[in-house]
Amino acid sequence: MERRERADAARNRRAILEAAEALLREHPPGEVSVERVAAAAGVGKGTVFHRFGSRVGLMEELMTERARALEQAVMEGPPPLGPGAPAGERLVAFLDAVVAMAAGNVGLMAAHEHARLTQKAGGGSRLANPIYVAWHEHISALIAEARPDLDAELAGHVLLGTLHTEPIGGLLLGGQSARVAATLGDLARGLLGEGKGPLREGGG
Amino acid sequence: MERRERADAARNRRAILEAAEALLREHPPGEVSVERVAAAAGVGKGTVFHRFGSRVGLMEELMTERARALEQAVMEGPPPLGPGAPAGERLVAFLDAVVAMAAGNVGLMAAHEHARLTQKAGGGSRLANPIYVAWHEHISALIAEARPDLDAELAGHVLLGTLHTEPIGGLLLGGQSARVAATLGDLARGLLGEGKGPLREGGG
DNA sequence: TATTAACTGGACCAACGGTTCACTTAGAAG
DNA sequence: CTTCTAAGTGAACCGTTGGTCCAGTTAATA
Repeated sequence: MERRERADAARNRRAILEAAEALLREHPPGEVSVERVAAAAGVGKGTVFHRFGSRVGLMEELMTERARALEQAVMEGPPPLGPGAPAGERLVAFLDAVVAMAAGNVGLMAAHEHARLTQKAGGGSRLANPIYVAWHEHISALIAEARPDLDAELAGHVLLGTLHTEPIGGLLLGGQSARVAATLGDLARGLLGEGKGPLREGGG
Repeated sequence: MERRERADAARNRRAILEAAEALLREHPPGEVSVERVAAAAGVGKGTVFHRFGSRVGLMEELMTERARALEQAVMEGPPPLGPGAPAGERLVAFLDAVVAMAAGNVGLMAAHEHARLTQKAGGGSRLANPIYVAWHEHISALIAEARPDLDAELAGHVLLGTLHTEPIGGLLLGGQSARVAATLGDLARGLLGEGKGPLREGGG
């Protein structure tokens, strides 16, 4: 019989995840150490590392949880986010959605970045984060479909990487996510060469 | 009589700066501790902190040194980088120049980011880095001049912030800086609405 | 109830950024 | 050249961190 996760282990995992989420909502990433998360969850530090491997692993688990809904909507949901709409429209819709998600998880994203940079083994690239890779592939494919002559891979990194950037993160935290989405949309539309270039009045 | 910097202090400062530069060229930022820099420079750790205040201060001094030449060219040099050319052309020229500079200092930029995120006081925003601010103001002003209807401040953050992004940094390290400059140019031209949108064949 | 492997958590470790302070030294003054 | 002193120096030290270890605990099966 295949071994399932033990009940106490599952309970502790949820407690850790929720404690980390709560702490990240109220403190800057640098002040949320693994030990504090463990204490807030009522478990020992060793337990956290046993379940998640490392600080990065913990953050990635948290991000994966959040990302799952969007991924579903993109892959099987209704247009324009899901399949069926023209590539340009899907791209803009996806950027809107991903900005909204990022706005709700600025602290988490910053903490993930923080964790990546402070971990002992220096090999952890962002390209090792499956969520980033999946979303980048999605964006790149849409750009390539709309404009095969462009460097879609690179443009995808620019559009998506922006959200991991600190000045933008600050704006998202400050409730300016509409501005971010609008500008990203302008950039995307301009890149794809739709109409006469991005015009706020015409774009809606 | 005003006290100048003592000769031994000046010598040590140069030694520290050069040691840091050399280490950063050959090791990932996470492996270049202040202590290692001090050892490589042949001084004690305390000296480094005395001269530069913190890890961030050291990195910023290094960046300022590199940035000075470009700043000069932008403010007083010949067009299209310097004053005189249309805003759109100046923007593209500046992006080219800043990509070239970033390509030669990927390690340093990563180290600066690393330092910011790991420092004790959590308040260090990138907006406290005078170089970033100066360049962002330059970019924003050019965008605003060419297209007053756009969110120039935000677009400036997107274009400039991209260079601090890890996937792009990897590309720059791998000698792909021409690709980065080309795509950034496409994005900028598309945003400003020049011609019918970015076309690799037409753009040169 | 007995077995066992997964789970647990606190002591432990090395490394880091940063601070301290007794000592050294450059260099102006006499 | 000697004196004076403030700037400069660096090694020992500190608190905290991410991560490891391992002896003891416990859920789940037979």
